[in-house]
Amino acid sequence: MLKITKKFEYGLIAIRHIALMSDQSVATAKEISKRANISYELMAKILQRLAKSDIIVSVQGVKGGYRLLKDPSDITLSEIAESIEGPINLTDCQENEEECNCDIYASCAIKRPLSKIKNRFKQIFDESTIEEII
Amino acid sequence: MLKITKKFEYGLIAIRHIALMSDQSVATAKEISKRANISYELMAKILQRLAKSDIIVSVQGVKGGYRLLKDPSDITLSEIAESIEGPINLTDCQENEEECNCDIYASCAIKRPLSKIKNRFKQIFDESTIEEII
DNA sequence: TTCATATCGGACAAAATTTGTCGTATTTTT
DNA sequence: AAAAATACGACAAATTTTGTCCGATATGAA
Repeated sequence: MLKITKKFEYGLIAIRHIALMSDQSVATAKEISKRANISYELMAKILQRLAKSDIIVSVQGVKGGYRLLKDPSDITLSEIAESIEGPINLTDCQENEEECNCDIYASCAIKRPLSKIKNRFKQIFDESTIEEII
Repeated sequence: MLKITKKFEYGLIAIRHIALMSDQSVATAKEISKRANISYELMAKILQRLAKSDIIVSVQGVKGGYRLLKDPSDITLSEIAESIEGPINLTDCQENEEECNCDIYASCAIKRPLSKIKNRFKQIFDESTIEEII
């Protein structure tokens, strides 16, 4: 209930690690995973997602790795979460109307107010940046 | 990620159902579960939890059932959530320090800011009442 | 040009959590 | 005594999350 996932948490740890490096250097997935004591494969996958969302930039090949694309104060928890987990929703049917189980009585009556709450949650995530966790 | 559980959703539906009844009558678990198209056993268990937390009152025996203990505007989403799911936390170690996995680098560095966010989330739940979903 | 070290990405396996079921006991009205 | 209701723990099924494996691609250096 309202838990963040470990992948998201690992994502935060990774971005924090990258943010704390000296400006022009890159951090490798191997290095980050070792430091954080998280399996290389898992960390690598998370970094790939973050790179795809233009939160970090990847440099391939030997001497490659990742570095930030923008200032920590411009990276919100929202974009990190959506990069790693997809859209934030309190229920399945909030974005995904097809899966809406409206044969359940009052389900929709309840989801409208929940949608407002989701927006407020999201706003909090929008307003929180990586800078705050460094 | 940040999803509410179905049990919580069912709880809201149940309380809404009870709240919409005429004042002195009780609603049975059977009746609510049938109306909501949710299994009787599951709905019964949820109602028992809510009763234990003094959100609703149970009346045993034939002609028994459940009714609200307080005004809908006094029943917050927080108390419903905590009744059904236990304490609200974004991570396992936020309340439960024993399970804190601080061998993971930066885990704590990240959890402190997350704790603030949790408090803001909780505040939103504290401020939202059942009245808003009727 | 070959090798070592990176990222990339999908498919799959394992673990954890959530959801749902079952059985039995207790309470109370008729 | 019977019927209809709540009470509650143990367990099973389903879903989601977490983690692994495999092969592919890219790039710098020997």
